[in-house]
Amino acid sequence: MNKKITINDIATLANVAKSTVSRYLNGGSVSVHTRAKIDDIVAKYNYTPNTFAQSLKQQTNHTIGVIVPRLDSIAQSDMLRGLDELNKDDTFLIINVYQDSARELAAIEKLHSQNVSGLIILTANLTDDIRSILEASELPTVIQGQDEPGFNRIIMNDINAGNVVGDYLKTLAPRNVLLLNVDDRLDRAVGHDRFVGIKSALSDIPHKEIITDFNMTDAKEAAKLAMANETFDLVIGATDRIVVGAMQAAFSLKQQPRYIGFGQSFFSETVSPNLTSFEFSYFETGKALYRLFLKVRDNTPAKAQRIVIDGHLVIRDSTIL
Amino acid sequence: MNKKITINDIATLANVAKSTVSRYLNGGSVSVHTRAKIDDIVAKYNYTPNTFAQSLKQQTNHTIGVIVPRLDSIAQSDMLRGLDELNKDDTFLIINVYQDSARELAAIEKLHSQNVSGLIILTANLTDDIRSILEASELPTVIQGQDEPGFNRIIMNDINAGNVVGDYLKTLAPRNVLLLNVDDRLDRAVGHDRFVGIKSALSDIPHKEIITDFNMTDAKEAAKLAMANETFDLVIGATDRIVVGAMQAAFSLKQQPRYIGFGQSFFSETVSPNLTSFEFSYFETGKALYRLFLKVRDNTPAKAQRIVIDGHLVIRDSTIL
DNA sequence: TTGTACGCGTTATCAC
DNA sequence: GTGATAACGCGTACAA
Repeated sequence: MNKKITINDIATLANVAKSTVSRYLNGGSVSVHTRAKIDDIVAKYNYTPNTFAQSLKQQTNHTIGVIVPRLDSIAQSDMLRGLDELNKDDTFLIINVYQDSARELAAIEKLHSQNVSGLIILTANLTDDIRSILEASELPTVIQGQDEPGFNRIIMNDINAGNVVGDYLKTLAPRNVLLLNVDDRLDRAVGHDRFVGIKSALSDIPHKEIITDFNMTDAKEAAKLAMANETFDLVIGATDRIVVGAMQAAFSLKQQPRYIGFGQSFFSETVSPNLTSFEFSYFETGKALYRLFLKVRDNTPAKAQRIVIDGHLVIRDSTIL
Repeated sequence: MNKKITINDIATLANVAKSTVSRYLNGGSVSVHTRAKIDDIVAKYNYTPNTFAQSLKQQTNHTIGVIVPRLDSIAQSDMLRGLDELNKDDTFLIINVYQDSARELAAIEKLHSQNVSGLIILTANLTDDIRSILEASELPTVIQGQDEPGFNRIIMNDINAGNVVGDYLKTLAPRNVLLLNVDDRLDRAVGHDRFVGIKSALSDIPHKEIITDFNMTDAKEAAKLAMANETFDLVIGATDRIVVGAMQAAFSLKQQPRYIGFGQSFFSETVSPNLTSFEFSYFETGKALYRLFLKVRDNTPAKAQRIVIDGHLVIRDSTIL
């Protein structure tokens, strides 16, 4: 490694002009003779270009800012894995904003000032501030998770998910169903879309809906409260995390309802019984995100792109025991 | 945002030389009058410096490369959170190497060529290649998890962890114990250190040790095999993940042993029963890593630093029901 | 206090 | 095919 060698040093060592070296490096025409000389030197001194200088000259670097609401989630890390999978030339600058919109705003500004060449925002939950700063910037931007008109976006087909789960739950012939949902103003895709089909399937089945949040502990408390007064034989949670909270509650109350969850296929197989869950491939979603980003960056399509990802129901022990 | 404004533009607008603007920006002495003028312009055009040019000039950026073996783990994301917590001026370039040492090597080289100003390697499992490239480079480097002489490192006190668990398990008076361990050549801290105290506590208690790996599915199969032939009333796994695999195995065999796990406090509360586990604060470890990194970068201590992190046993349902 | 001139490493333009 | 030379945006001696 030693000290970094520059294009100038190479030029001196090879007795040529630095512009010749530059051409050599960028695939321009160079005589066989000088090519050989430079070949040697580059190999010997292990030359790597100075990326700052390149970026300064080219007015762009190949860095994409990735904003993620949390890192301790399989959904998120699977999407990141999907991004990685297809990536060749870009560097991802991953920033965890801890589900805090103030931090998210700050992160976007910081990424701006670092001249990233684009933005990918996972599980976006845009505030007005963020929306306007994104609209003001000309950075190629792709968001995931929320159906924001005017933005290039990839969303999950939560409507369909709810329909599929709705159809399935009817075959279970439950007598009393507990729905653990989240506030749809916080997350419309989850809180609203995901439950349309379910509620319609429950039209003549007794059920109760409780609004909680994405936190497992809160979900556990909410479920415990509901279950203490009433017995349910089927629990449907807006996310697997919420369902796991409910399982804890049921466990402590010595109840054994059936369960259906959504999304993070991770929990599904770590809990006992394994969880029936409607799953999305976040890995594929990550790949799709990167593809869409490239399209947006390289072709700058006139109108905002919108891609919908489908999922499927995986039936496990929690509904068949 | 519009187009980026430069120090030159400001100079022209304010009718001063760009060096004056530069001084203004870097806290040099500027007359009240010009200061006011520049103030206005900066505010109006929302100037932010071009980081490439700065880095090119200063020959260093404030970017720290962080190499993480996997992202879908609470331990890792907690450490990242710890790093974030103390950070003010630095940017972390997080690279997931998917527990693949070839990828890890490539990542280190890439970070090098991007002129990062330092390296933090989480849960390091250094191969010879990696060790030598790190030693050859002069980058300030801090590693975590493995007690590599010659490297600045933060390690977990696994010896103590094993002793504490050893003492505790004696109070449980088990009749037959299953140890699910990993190959100590793969991870000495876990496979060896963590089990010293346990094995000594088991000297006159019947027990069986099985070597599996960090993967939950493999652990499940290994446990199932062992449990099919023999009944255990206590299972100790090298990690929580492994223990969860064993819980699945036991569940399918309708057995209910007690369980003790290590480390990732995440699982502990998502499984039923909640898991007794020896826990380390990875969040604090992350903070300590950053502190150590700063020390190494700014003071370049002559000898490699070594910091040991302690943990504690958290007793939950899995050993008291 | 302010301005001039140059260098950081790279790429691009244009003569030769 | 090659080599000066000028830029990219910033910081900083040095001179005024």
